[in-house]
Amino acid sequence: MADHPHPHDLDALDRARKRIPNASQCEQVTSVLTLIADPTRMRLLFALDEVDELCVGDLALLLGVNEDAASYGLRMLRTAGLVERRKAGRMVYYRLAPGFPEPLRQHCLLRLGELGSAGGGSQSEN
Amino acid sequence: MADHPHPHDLDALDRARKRIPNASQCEQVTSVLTLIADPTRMRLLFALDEVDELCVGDLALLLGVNEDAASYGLRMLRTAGLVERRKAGRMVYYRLAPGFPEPLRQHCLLRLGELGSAGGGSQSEN
DNA sequence: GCAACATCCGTACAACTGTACGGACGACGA
DNA sequence: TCGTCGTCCGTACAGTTGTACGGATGTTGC
Repeated sequence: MADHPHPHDLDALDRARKRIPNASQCEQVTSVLTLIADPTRMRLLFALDEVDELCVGDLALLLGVNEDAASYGLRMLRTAGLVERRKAGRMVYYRLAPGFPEPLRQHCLLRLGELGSAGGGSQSEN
Repeated sequence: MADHPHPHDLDALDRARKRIPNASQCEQVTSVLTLIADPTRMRLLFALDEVDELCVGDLALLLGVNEDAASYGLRMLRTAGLVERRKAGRMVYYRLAPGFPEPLRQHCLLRLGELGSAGGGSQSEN
């Protein structure tokens, strides 16, 4: 494949060049999206969005995954600052971090709403 | 690791169980997020958000990637219905699809805005 | 102290994803 | 019609990511 010999629409190119973010800036944004773009982690977040605090074992039971998967998902989310944890004895309770990105939550809820109206699986098959 | 012997907070668990989406529903949402959660594809979308139409070669030049990467990214986005293409002779012009999820766009712009004010790399290093 | 428990961590493995390369197609110009 | 161009596609490879397992930590109750 050739290596872009010369621009075809120099005007548009220059307009875009001044506005688009560079790769490193984008990586900071995509790193958050990557974390949410996983069914297990997304469902963890939805669960914590409904009831504000749950322990790891209960989250695993709720999602139908083993505790390894739940713990791993929560650790990822915690590292990124999307959830917080509170230790109480041998239990660890997780909750959404206060600064959770709202537009992202909006998007997910909206999409799920669209799915509900246009077929695609019942609500209770966990 | 043990296999969640019994729930610890049955109340909270039942409340969440009625609300959280199942895995297949989440996969439909995460499939879109997965696509956007890649620096190249995200920058393609940002570029098309600025100037409403660009060809593959110019997009590659703009992003500083080869045309394979640009073409591959655009194909993924097109398959998911996030961008559209218009063929004009041997050129192919891409643009954002009309139904592009707005909250997602909002989130990305917002995050980049936050980065801009809190250090993290200049705007013009493409 | 000892055993059971809830959670976390390190490592190894399997699955997925992006990239590079070669070749294909249709379009343009000589 | 021939060569070049812009883009697309199939395959193979390398890097990344989630999962499973064993073991570690700290807690509770006997």
